[in-house]
Amino acid sequence: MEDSHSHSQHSPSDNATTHVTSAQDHVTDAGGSANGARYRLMSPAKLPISRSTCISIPPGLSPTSFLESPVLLSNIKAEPSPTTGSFFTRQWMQGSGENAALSSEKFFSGGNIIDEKASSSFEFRFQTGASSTSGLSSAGLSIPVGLNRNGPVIHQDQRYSQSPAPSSLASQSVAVGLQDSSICSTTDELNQGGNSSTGIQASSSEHKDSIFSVPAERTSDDGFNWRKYGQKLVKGSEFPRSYYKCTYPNCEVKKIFERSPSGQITDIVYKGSHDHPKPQAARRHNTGALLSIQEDKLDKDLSSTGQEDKLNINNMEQTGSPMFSPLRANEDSIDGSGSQFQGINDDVEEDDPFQKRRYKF
DNA sequence: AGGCTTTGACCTGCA
DNA sequence: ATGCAGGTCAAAGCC
Repeated sequence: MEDSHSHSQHSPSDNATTHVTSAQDHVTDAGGSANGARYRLMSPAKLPISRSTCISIPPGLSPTSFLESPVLLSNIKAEPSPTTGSFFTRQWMQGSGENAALSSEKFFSGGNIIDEKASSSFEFRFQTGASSTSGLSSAGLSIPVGLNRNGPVIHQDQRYSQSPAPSSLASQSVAVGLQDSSICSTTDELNQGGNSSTGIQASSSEHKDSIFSVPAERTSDDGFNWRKYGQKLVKGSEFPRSYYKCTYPNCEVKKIFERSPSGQITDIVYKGSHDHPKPQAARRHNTGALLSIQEDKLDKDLSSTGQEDKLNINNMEQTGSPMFSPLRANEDSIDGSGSQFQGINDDVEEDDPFQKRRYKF
């Protein structure tokens, strides 16, 4: 009802409807069809048409740069963050899906614990041939962009930019997570040895079918307040898809994610961008502290950049690290700073939306 | 009392 | 033109 029917341009061409391809596709997909019509789309001009599904590292860019990105390193080691991927534990990377699930579960239940372990085994892999080859793997970079399937994928659908605000990149599509072959980030792992990475790769292929429950992000942990307005079991996905709207007055940002029975998020899609400040903990306690920071970063980044795609690609290129880096940076800067993450863990437990919602799941 | 989740039904777009 | 799938709405219930 709301603003529905303000169809704007969702040119099919823009969106790939394939879920398979990558996070982006995913994003597109989600926003694309039926839904798309209903959302306020950003002006065509803003649409980033050229976003590539997977992240490819530009020739000029060296994987090393990624390594340097604060996000990866610090994240991995320090605090586990879904966004950064530090959450992924070796278990899930190396082990079978089950293990992964377990680890993720642990995350949810006790975020703190994980971190160390996770970090140790944490590994990112690049899917693109170039990247993987280039040594991302070796470098241990983790680029969240274009990841998909196995891990939680976070997308931001720019197309839905409900916020006219220039700064709001409505159409940013950010994919975080691991995709089949996409990126795996390694941190320590890299250093440690190729084994893990190897294992990961192998597993990655396997992962395709097995859904990792990587706690990509808690629903409301991004710092914004979300209200669930629907849930549906989508055909392609094994898990039900949950639809959330930002509760901020005029904010129409939507978040769609799929969560495995265990409570882990397997796929996340953001539609639109918040052109309002985060409610911050004030509203909801610590609730969103964790993710919020990260996402916040994204938003800011996006907005500041003013470029949609930038998130995905440019970010990476420029910063040398995908959106994560900025996030990371922000995190630190954000009031909590590094500690925040830790706090996050705690918060997560308490406010963790997952937990809250656990009742049904 | 307010806000959020749940859930079935409805609507829209696409093949 | 029809059916399917995805997304959204809205009432009811819960916290």
